[in-house]
Amino acid sequence: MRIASWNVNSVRQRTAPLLDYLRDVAPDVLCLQELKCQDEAFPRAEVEDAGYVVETFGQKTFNGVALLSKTPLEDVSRGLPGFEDTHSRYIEGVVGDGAGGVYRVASIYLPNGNPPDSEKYGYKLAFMDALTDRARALLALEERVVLAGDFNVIPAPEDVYDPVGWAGDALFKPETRSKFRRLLNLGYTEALRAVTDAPAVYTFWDYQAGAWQKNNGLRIDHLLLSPPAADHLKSVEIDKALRGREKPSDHVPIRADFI
DNA sequence: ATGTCGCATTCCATGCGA
Repeated sequence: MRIASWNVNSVRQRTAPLLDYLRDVAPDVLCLQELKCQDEAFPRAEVEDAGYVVETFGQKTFNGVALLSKTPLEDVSRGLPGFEDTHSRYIEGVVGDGAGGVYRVASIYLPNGNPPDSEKYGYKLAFMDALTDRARALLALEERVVLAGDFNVIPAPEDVYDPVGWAGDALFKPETRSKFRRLLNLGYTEALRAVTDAPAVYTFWDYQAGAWQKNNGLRIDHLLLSPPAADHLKSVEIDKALRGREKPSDHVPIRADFI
């Protein structure tokens, strides 16, 4: 079972790379973030022709998340329960792995939160609280849960090229990291950190200032696994090469294989 | 290098979000 997550930074601008990814990597489930379009504008026919079912939660201009799956998605829900939100940032569904295993997968686009002295930061923290509540409720189901997405959280200094320079940023502030740890401490495993301690493993490089060429990256896209999911984890990969192709997203996919 | 994208509108220039 292969589950991947990718912030595509406009699905309409990234349709060709998306179809290439579905063909070449063939994830069973792909979580998308930053669709930047309404549901009607999603390239549904192309993705369905590639062999996937599609559940979108789009929004004009900004945000927007989706679940793509080779097998039917069930129990699909949009938005975080109990959290009044005008943004499309959370979609959840359930899929089988064809061998008796069942995975509950969420595609999450957590708010950026900058600048940290604005109301945007408060919104980020409130979203993290609501996500933590949802994550706690999901643990009680004792299912294989995968919380996947662009968390806009740099978990630790080794996950950013310049931790001193980023100390006050909404992605790295102590309050942000503390809330992220609180989420993990419910009992979730960060998939990448379950397989490697390597520093400077990044999933995002800004378009500006030659960040990619200088490897000035951040690790902000994550897969969080409930204990039943972690028990089945086999491997984790970051598809870094996509950042070097033509017209790339500023994020690359992260994916995990489960036994 | 105030360095790039993608979106939208006041639409070929600018503001916003990231």
